[in-house]
Amino acid sequence: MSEGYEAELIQQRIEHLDELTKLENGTRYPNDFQPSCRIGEALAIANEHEDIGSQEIHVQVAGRAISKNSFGKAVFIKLRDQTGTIQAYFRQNDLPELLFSRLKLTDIGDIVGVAGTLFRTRTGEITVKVSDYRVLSKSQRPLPEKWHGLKDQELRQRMRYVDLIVNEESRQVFITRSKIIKYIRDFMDSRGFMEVETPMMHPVLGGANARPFKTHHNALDMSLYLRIAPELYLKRLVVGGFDRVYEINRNFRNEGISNRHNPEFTMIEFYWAYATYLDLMDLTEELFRGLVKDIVGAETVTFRGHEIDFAPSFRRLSVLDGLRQYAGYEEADFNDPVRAAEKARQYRVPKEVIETIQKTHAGGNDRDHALELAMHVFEEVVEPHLIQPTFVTDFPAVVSPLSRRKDSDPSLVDRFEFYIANAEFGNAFSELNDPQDQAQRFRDQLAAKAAGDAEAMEFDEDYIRALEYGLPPTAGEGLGIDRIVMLLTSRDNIRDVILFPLLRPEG
RNA sequence: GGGCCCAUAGCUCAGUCGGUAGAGCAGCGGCCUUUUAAGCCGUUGGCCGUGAGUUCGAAUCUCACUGGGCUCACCA
Repeated sequence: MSEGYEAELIQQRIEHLDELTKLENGTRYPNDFQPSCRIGEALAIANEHEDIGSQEIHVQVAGRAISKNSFGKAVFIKLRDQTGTIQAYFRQNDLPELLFSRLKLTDIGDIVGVAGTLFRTRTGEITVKVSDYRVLSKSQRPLPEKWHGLKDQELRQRMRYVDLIVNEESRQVFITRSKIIKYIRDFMDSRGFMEVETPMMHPVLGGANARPFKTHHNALDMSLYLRIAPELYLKRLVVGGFDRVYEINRNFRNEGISNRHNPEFTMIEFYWAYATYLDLMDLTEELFRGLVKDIVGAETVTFRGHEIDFAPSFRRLSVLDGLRQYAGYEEADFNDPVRAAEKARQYRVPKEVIETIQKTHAGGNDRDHALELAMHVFEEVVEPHLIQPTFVTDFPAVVSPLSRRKDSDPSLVDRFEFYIANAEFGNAFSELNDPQDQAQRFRDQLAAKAAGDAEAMEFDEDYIRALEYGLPPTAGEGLGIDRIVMLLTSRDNIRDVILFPLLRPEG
């Protein structure tokens, strides 16, 4: 692996470890050091006292030595743990020789423990004046440069542990990610939702339109899919009486990788009985407004070059109105497959897509046919206009196999997708709870699959059986957590907000 | 998967017209007892991503491969 100069640097550090081991009577990598507090607490204690220097406040802290500044007879090192960074000051005249020997054998990157009293340096920095010191864990590999850090995108992702050590911004992103998820959990919990976990391995494909990963269970000799969505299981739970549930977990989709897509990604899905998609719009608005305020402390966020403003009521735009407004659709374009196909061609929907749809709907319902074509135009023409938070509502039923039909127009459904800066952040609808209609929609999915739609769902018999026991009127929503983290940390690449994004294997 | 771009020391980067490579940081040896990217002096460190080709001669030009970035497509 490592040859040449890097190997030499590693060898040096290993030699330091060997010498340290001798000083410690043969103990390598000791584990008996007990900090009295974490670094953040030590800093807080110091901040509570005006004149800490005269107080003789003793602390014992451990962390990674991230810098070393030697003057010969005075040495400063900076230690960092999860909660903060603190400086330690060694004064040779005040210390036994053993301690200073340990210090000389300390390399930047080592995990060390210090004991001493708190004081402030001339420039006011909180510092531990060291009275005892040990190296706890040797860093055998040299760290990247202190000033520029690790910039190489590939190395940052492959060796996230190094990225987190040397790049503070990266550390902050993941601290923020954790806060966001906690905020969302608290938000759901406070509204009476219960967190649940449903299977990640599914025998039947469903809950979304996507290509799956396939796997196999040996003992049962059974084919399984990594789930593309938890939806059908969560609704089974609503049938079972858990009428407000949510799950925050991974989904897996066997599709392309881009700056907005990782094959495994985190979603929250939640189901709320006796509510409709209109209630979900209000809830979503409340959630995002609160999140933005809590996480960035403002009402606006800069994302993908746009100033996104969460203060005003979020825009609501129906699919059909969007097409009327941005693509000049007239009523006939929503009903006549020939005119709809003409529109699709005009707005550069790929030929193969149009043909697959035509094949699926041959001899079928004209309006469904036209509306499915129209959806592709929507993506092409309307989506680029969706910068500020927008609910796109009232999707065609034909592209919404799990959504409840609109009472006013059964060819459409009570559904919305939530857009910010041209990207989809969420998908929600009033749930279809009529088992006969659901069975028909599954059959339509099978027909689409037969016609060449690789992302169509399978027929889930058990789910139909669950619906036959009675699903209360329910509304459900899924939100992409990774994208929310991107939004609130102003990152353009999803890989910057996923600790270990999928990469090709090394070498 | 398509298009464009990138790969030089442990890290961050230079490298002109094709003439076998340089800086800063880190490391090592000195000086320095409150530094803040400490400073000063000295110094180690390279199969220039891999493999072919063109050429008297390749980090540099060409092709292929590998990995990555951006972008388009598919999607959330």
